[in-house]
Amino acid sequence: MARPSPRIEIAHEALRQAIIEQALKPGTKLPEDVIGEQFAMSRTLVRAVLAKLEAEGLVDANPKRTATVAQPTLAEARDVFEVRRALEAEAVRLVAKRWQPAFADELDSLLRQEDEARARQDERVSIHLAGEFHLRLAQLSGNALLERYLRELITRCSLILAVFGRPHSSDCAIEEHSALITALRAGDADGAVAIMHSHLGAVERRALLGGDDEKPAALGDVLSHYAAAVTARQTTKPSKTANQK
Amino acid sequence: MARPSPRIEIAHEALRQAIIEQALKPGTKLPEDVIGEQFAMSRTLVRAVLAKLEAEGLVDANPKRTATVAQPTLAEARDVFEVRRALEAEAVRLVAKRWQPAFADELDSLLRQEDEARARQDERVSIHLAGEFHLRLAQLSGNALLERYLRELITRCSLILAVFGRPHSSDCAIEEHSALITALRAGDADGAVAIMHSHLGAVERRALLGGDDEKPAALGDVLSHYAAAVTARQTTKPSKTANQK
DNA sequence: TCTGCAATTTCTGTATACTAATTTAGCTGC
DNA sequence: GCAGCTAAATTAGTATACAGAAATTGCAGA
Repeated sequence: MARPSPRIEIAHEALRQAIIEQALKPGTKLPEDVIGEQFAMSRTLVRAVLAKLEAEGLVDANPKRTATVAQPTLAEARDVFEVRRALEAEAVRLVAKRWQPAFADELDSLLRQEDEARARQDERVSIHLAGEFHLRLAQLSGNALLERYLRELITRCSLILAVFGRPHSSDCAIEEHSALITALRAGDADGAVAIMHSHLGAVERRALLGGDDEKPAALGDVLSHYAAAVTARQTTKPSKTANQK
Repeated sequence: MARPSPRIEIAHEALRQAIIEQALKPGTKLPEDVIGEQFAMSRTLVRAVLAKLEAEGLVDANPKRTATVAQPTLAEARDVFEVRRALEAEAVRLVAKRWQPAFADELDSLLRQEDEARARQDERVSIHLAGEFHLRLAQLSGNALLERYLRELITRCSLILAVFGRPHSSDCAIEEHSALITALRAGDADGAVAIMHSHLGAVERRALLGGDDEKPAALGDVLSHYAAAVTARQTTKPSKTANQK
């Protein structure tokens, strides 16, 4: 595993959290020196952090311009969900294969927390725990690489939800997680895989709001539409949304 | 996509090639300044290159010690193959779904090249083309993320072969690739997936079977070869081949 | 000859300086 | 007022300097 320097890791984690919690909105500029100032580190280290975030698909970074919080396109979102479905099905398959009763307790515990958070309308915690459930499942697969990939995919899904999802959609239904545990506990591997498949299908549908047809849900597209009515000169780079300076 | 600087990309590609072609053996130390000298760049850039290679699992990098060409453990090798199997099955599924006759020509062409290289004992090209076939398949899936992941996995498999495989075994059997094309052409999606599954099972068995032998190589010599394209454009200064043990 | 410690040489970690490109702000003339 | 140009301010690209940790070497004592 990579542990180049704790400081890099700290900043990386902090920024990742800020992005997936939507404290930093997609499109927000991330100048190196501003970040460096915040975390009391030089641009050299900030650069490493941004490189990691870019590799994870959480920031867009073009050659000579300021990095920004990523704005996934609809096509990218589809790709992410497609790969996630395949890998998470595999994860369930592996978990079923090496199933132990203790696993059920683990997952049940997460489920209960999730339920409570949902009950008290704590959206931030709720969203976080929904991801946590899937991540824990990946860990239980016993395949470290699979876990790494799924962590990345689950994180990106959070970002996708921020761009395409409607404001108050919770991405995971508790009953679906519950059904999965039941199937696993019963030793029904194929059933569990099927449940995960349909569950992720449902998550994707909830997240993307539309079918597989092209849908102009991107913030930039919407804004450019409105901007076009006012001034018909900005055709290429319309997204000039909130950023802090 | 990331294109921070062509120079970084060039060095990255060169090192990756050197590693998967086993010109740099697993465990070989990769000091930043030696590499920087070879590619005529400062350690700052070398660092970025090494970070990328580490993220791909091609080099091991611990906090305060010199990076080395990765030496995958057996457990890691298993994980890589497991994930690769899952993703490559998905890729085949997708390719089958959007199948077009032109795809067959593409793949056939690669297969033919592969066959020729095999016939004339050109091992370097042969190994490269075997990977290329799988990579092309991933591209035809139309899912860019899946392609990225598979590129990484296929590359790592080459490295795994270097560590665990017998010295010069070719990892893919041509007939298996051929059978896959036949199934796809016939529109037999499930059959194609099954073939891919068993094919990768065979690849894994071949890869994880067998012993290893030792062969020393001077880092400077190897790199000067791979960096030739780069240094040619630089000032014609006598590149001193650093002593490596 | 072997072992352990100290001196020394290699390296990496990180900040900073300097350059070049990109964006922004001001102009100027239509 | 608006298009287009130029100057000024931001901001990324890259090299380099320097501090400090690891590896290596050399030497003394057993």
